[in-house]
Amino acid sequence: MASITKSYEPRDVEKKWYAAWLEAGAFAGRVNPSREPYCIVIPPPNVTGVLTMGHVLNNTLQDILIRRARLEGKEALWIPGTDHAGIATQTVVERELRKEKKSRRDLGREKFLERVWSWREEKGGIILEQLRRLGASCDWNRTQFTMDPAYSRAVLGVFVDLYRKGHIYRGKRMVNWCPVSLTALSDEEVIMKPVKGLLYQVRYEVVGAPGTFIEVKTTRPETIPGDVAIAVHPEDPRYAGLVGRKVRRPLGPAAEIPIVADAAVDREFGSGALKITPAHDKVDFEIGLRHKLPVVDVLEADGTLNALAGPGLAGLDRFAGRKKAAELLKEGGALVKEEPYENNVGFSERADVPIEPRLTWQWWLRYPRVAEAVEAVREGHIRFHPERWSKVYLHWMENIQDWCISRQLWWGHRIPVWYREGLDREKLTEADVADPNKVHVSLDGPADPAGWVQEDDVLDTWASSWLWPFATLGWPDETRMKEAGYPYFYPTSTLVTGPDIIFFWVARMIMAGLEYTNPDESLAKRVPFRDVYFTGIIRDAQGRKMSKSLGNSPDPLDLIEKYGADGLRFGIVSIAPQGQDIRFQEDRIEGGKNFCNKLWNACRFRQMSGPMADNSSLPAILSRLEPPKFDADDHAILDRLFATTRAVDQAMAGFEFSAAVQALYGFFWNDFCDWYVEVSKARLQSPELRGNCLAIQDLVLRQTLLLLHPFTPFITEELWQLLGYGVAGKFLMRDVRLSDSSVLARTSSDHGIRLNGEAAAEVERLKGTVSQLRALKAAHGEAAKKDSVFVVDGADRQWGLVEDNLAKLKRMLGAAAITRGPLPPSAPACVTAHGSWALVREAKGDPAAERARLTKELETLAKHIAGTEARLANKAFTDKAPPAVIDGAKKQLADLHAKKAETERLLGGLA
RNA sequence: GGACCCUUAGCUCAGUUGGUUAGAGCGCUUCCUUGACAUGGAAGAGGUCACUGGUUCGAGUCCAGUAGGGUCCACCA
Repeated sequence: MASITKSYEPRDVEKKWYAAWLEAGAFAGRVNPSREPYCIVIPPPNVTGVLTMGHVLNNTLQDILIRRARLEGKEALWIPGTDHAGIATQTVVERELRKEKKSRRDLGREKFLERVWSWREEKGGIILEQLRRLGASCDWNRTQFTMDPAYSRAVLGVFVDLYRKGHIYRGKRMVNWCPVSLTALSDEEVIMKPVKGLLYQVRYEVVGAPGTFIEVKTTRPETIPGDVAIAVHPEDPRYAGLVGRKVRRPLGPAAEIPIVADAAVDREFGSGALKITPAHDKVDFEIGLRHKLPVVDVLEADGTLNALAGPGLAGLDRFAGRKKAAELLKEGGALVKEEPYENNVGFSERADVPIEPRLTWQWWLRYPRVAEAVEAVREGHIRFHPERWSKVYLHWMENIQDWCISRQLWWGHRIPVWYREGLDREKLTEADVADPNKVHVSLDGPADPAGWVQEDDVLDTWASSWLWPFATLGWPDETRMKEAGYPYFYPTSTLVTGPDIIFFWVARMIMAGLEYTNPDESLAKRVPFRDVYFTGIIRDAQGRKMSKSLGNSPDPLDLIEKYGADGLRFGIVSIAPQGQDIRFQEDRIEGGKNFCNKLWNACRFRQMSGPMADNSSLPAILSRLEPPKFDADDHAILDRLFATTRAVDQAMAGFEFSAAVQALYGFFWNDFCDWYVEVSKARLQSPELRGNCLAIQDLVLRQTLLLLHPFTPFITEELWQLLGYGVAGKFLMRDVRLSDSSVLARTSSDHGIRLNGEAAAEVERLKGTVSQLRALKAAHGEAAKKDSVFVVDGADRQWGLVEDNLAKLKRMLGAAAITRGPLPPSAPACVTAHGSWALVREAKGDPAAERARLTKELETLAKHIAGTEARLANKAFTDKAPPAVIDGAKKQLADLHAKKAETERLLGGLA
């Protein structure tokens, strides 16, 4: 067997095992009715994406779940893939074109799409490659892309189906228009941001009443040429006499526009009068509808002002137009005043520019299965973790609005609608659309394509990814579904994602999942996943979101180079508490690496401590244990091992990843390395005791590697093989079953192992004594001395325990001798659970310092005694507190008194 | 305007149903290269648990309110 090197070098180990796992097809998930299925679909990253810390966290957690499920004996399947990400990808390729001084229109639709596809061929696999570096155990043979032919058919098929069911319609409505991307956006793609600007107070002269004005306040004077009315509240006495009269529009082509009364107007704001520009504001549009007002659109699609804005403004960009409009108003005497103002403006998520409300024809979806989707979460068929996100979901579902699913882009699923050539699409009526001779909707298009023109728009990206949990399992093609194992793997098990896409993705997948399963089945069988785990958002050390523009996002691949994939995984999980945002700190990743090194060296120590024996299975190791030779430390470490297994079981069941990692860290580092391994060193010298002690180490290491493997897959696989836990040609990751706490306990019991429940407490007391005496040494400048001499004055019982553990104590204390006897006068001493101990020193001690130390100790004791006595003297406490608590307090008081008396005796001896 | 979250050691955070003297990692101080590991070991300093009230024998934990920070929804021009 290869010997273990002095420090862990992740690079080659990671490469070696990932290749071996791939080679063996160890990530494949197959239909296996003898096992419980466990399936995760990856949140498909954008093809344009490169790995971010968010991906690292998200995918590490998925890999942990998948690997743990495998170790638990489930048939685990993790389906990978990428999302075509309509706007994002198209923007990236257009930016590339711009460098060549070309636009997509120069190329034309077909050539442009070729270009995007070739870009995707070249760069689209990068992020998946990066996930492999992280150790992601996806079934790569199932990798899918939302624009794969089969996936696309699923997407378009759903459009046709929902259209036929009446869920999809074509409508001319106010949409969120992005003047840079030149497309409509859904409400979810608009981000409200406070913007500092100006509030302009403008006066409109009442027709037929020279010198009488109505004043309004607006942030957008450039839209005044689009004004078609002034609205006031119907019960506003200030304007009661003016409703029905007209005012002159102070900007743009001359016009007289009416004053109307509408309850939507807020009397409290400004003067209580509102200018109505139906083409450029949602509320105005609705008021316009109610009062049958015309729509005057003064903006082009790209946000420049058009001819209707009038000379002086036409041709200007909307922001330049705003300034110019203010100037023109001022010149005309209509600008009363301007004041600094901050208001919320909707921004395009992708292009980061203010959106324009714009009246356009779009395709809309009335969501299906809304009530069921609410019920699925409310009734717990889908569980959110942390649970509080379900409120956010339910609130959105209860106020759900129709979804604008068409995008004026080229990259995406082109909507499967064909119009009869020559039809004016701006003027199509509902009846026209319903007429198959005029508008054709089908998956394969009209039988005779001549004379038909396909819809230009494509579908919103999310209108493809909402099918992800079942379209990746071959839906809707029966044959492919069978091959992919749809009946076995659907519903999938857990979805791991960020709460920022609850609306975009999670909610929509739930509705799609319910729509495309048999409505006769129970909700539990139709939901797309059973649990949803929401990660926190990774922020930098200052708490800012990580972003490219801030440059505050470390490159995960650099971190892998520096700390190893396992170190990165362990570190990121350890700082990711459930549902809270995460402050990224590189030193935690370093901590992950250090932990790996600790694990590595503990195994190295095991290898150096004695010959390896049969480690090939849990029973094999258990048979090597010799319970009659167990000492308290053996009992205690096994007790802690079982408890840690239990803690990890529980944490994993509750998606408490960082709790699991912390339990493992504490157990392995403190209980095992710092104590058990150290006290073992004395026993390993004894041929009599060595075998049992090594077997216990093997048991602990084996179980630790198993529990740790989901978090740190590479190093655990390597050590597993190095220590001979595995059979040749088999993998820890695939061919081994993790014994959970109950299996571990039962199997141990079958091998005659009965743990002494008192041992753990005894070891804790021993640790306490060791710690006290080390402190005593350190206080007297002997911390590093290895041949200190101690004298113990204690009861027979106490001395008995010291004798039982003499070799250990000498090693742990750095003592050459520990003898029983009266304490030498003036020697530094302290009171422990194992009697009073004195440190024997050549040099004269400082009695004054000793006195001070012991006096301080007495003060602390007195304080605790007083507190405990007060509690016990309180009748209300003794009457009402549970007996166990009262007994505990009494016992504590007795201990404190004994310690106080002994300390006083030591103090007296100093004089 | 509505909803949710956070405030515990210098920093980042645990603290599950209320119960001894509130923990971890990092950082800091002192000592130690001893045969697994200096990516390490030992010892130590450091906290009126944001504030105010309440419930209780007992509150970091439960309730109400206040202050500060954050997130998400919402058509106030």
